[in-house]
Amino acid sequence: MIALASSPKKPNAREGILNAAMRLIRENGFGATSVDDLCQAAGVTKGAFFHHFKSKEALGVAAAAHWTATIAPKFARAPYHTPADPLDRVLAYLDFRRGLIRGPASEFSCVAGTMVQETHQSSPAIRDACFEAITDHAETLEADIGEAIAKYGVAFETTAESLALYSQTVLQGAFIVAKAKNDPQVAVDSIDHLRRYFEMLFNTPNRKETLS
Amino acid sequence: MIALASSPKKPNAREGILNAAMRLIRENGFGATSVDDLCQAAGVTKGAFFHHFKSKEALGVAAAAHWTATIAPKFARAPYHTPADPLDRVLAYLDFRRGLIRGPASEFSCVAGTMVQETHQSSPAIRDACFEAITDHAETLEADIGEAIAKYGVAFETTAESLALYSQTVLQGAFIVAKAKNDPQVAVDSIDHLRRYFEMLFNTPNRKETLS
DNA sequence: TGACAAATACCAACCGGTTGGTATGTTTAC
DNA sequence: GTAAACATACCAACCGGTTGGTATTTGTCA
Repeated sequence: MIALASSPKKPNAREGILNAAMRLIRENGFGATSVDDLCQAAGVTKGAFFHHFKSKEALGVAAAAHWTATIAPKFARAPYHTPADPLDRVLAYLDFRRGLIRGPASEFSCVAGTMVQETHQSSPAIRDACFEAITDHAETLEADIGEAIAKYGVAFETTAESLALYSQTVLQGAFIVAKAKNDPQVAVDSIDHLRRYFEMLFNTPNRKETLS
Repeated sequence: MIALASSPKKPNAREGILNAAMRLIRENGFGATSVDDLCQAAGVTKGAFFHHFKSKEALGVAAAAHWTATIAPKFARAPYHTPADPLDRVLAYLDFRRGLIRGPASEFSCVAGTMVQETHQSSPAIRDACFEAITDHAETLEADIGEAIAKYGVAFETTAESLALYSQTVLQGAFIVAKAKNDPQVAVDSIDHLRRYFEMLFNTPNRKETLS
């Protein structure tokens, strides 16, 4: 039998550890997630863990990459790409993010943002991996924002790159405040403010605003 | 001799531990800061630590309150309160925050925002203390924002409370992204975006915009 | 004012449990 | 057969927290 190219359904230890890491890091943070915790959650032993990751730090780096690999297809397949107008696509992205804010913060917050706060001093490797995860996702927004700037113009001097990263900044802050208040609604409010910023930023005399 | 009322210059162990906590938590996070680390930085022994704080969690709660007590007077004395116009005071606050963004992230980021991300699940007490620290500071903005709304009106349905908390949301997100990129400039950029949002939000036909 | 007891502040040594990590196997797949 | 994928057993260092004890301050009353 011909081997399936990158067979997707082999529940090996490495995948299991990475999936456990994404969950546990979002729930408890990187430092509070021990190697033993990860092994127990993944149903493997420590020997397996250190066979696949040379250190806990290496697991952190891999977890950031795995986070990107996990969410990127979900956003690529999401329906917010369908509008013909680029500004509509940007606003639809924000509406899509808004719709994801439900339940406990550990289910809608960002692994990279959570992890980088604890490790930005102690581990440059994890820090860089987290920044790449954040910027990789921001870059998926840049084209639409750039087209919107080209089409409508913008009231101030800025760039698509800056606006894309700013949208992630607001989301990261929204996750923190939602955790602090223990209430996802404040994150929704923040996304609404960000949406209004985008609406006002572009010179759209012939468009009618869609949010109060 | 008459005793001085609440003599301010007695370098007791408790103050020393709290000051060390503010520094170390911002540098390394709450979980990565051990009680031994705190004791060494404060020059006291563990016995002294657990005499003043019944647990490490209690220290975390006290650190959040100490953080508020430390920065509140600095903001109260800051010069951004002087403009006669309320919107000018709000924008001056953002300029003031912008000016604080210098050097390593551990010197301009927020103890409460850093701490709450690690502890929001494991310690409701610390989580609530951090949320109070954030909202206490946000409330110092509410009056000015409210006056600006009353004076100029606002293009959308929102409240001074929501806008004040949103400003803190953006700041918290800016700190995270600055840590991830290891570059304070992205935090400055985010504050600029937030400033433009405030400028555009208010109907100020007789004002000339002051940024770009 | 001074004696004195009580409370407070602080210390060195120690405790059981957990940490990330390793050394040495055994099983599985090609 | 052999190399990768796991498991078992173990370690030194460190974790938050406790112990029994000593200095220092403070309140009280003669």
